[in-house]
Amino acid sequence: MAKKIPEKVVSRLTFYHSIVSEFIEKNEQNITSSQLAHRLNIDDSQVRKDFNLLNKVGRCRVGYCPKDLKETIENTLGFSNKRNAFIVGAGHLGLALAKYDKFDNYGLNILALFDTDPLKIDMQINDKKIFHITKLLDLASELNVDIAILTVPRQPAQDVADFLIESGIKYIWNFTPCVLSAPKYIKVWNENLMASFLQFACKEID
Amino acid sequence: MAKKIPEKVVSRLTFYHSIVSEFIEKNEQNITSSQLAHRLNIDDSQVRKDFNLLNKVGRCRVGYCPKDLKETIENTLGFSNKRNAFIVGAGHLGLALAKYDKFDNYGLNILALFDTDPLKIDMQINDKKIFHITKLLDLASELNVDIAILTVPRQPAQDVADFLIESGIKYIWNFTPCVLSAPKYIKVWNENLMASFLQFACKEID
DNA sequence: ATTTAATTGTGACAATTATCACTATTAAGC
DNA sequence: GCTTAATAGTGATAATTGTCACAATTAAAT
Repeated sequence: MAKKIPEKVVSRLTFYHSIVSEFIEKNEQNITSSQLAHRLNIDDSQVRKDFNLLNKVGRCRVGYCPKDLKETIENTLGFSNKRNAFIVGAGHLGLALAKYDKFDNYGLNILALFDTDPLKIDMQINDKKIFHITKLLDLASELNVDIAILTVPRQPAQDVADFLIESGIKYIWNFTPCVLSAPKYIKVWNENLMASFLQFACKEID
Repeated sequence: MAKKIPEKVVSRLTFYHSIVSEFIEKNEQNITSSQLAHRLNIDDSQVRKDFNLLNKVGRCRVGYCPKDLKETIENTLGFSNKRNAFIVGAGHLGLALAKYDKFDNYGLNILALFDTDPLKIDMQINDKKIFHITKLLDLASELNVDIAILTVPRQPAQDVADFLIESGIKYIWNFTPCVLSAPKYIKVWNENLMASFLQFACKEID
């Protein structure tokens, strides 16, 4: 990637992407920084600064070209770098994520799910099969997968994580409410719904 | 709240809370800033700065008292300010969130779920009943609920959001992949899984 | 053609957040 | 008791992020 895109900008880019896609569907020819800013409740100059980072130029009194913007955002965020991943834990959350169509669009390819519940094994979700977790090691090396999305319950979380690491998984996107212990060379990303809510609550709810 | 806690600190506090709870379960009498820092892959001085914000003092060569810390974090994050909420959309994601036990602990009380699918109506999830969405308006005013967790599919998302707003909902925690349009006085919090992943991907995955 | 008003682009600044380096404290070992 | 080493506390500084104000541009109106 040419320029490093700051974390917050990455987050906003995905929002811009959604909104811009809407505009394209509605066949709009232009979109202005203040339209975007208004939808996201942010400052319009920030939108323009963000686009500057992408070397996008708009036209005064007109705005930006949605198609062009969309493409640039996709390239910047690397939607084209396909990455393969497994979902580990086929409970409601795992299934929800397996059905989440945005992952594909954004370059994250869910290849299969894993669970231990015999009733779930061999089920299909969105063309993705659920395997018994004992199959994970072989499939990971066969399919060259090193990203796991961990959606098991709290209790087995650490044990399953340890197993994933033994199986060659290098990146864990952790949806469990545990802070996993892992060696330094394993990258863990904690999805933290409570933190997210509390930030919302602190900021907005009196 | 006495002092304003910065957003990032709120996020870390929830992680500290998890880890500290573990320590308490293991009956540890002390926890050091570097133990916490190590688990979260951050700088230990940051942990200490965070605790300073809470007016917590540790003991040199010993660390902090887990029980004391836990209590302080809970008070700071306002776990005791109970807030009532509805989940709107009883798909996998809605059900996953309904079962997510941490919400209760952190002061977010899910009172009921809503859907339109006749097969789901009247089912119970974790003592929470699923109602037809037409019941929402009455129940919201009856139970004094103004927070909705929106977990419907992409397509109906905006329409459902409009309906929620008409029904008196003031805060929407939006799990759909849409950027909702809403009047300024409605607070929308977009949960953005893709942004979260992309931040992870940009930072950690080469 | 001229004027007007909307919009971008951007420098200056402000606020927030993280890191570093160092001091002070004190439990533990001798 | 004295020394050592681990740990907290903290000021200085750096990096990141957001806001504001305003000049430059230009489409649209006249």
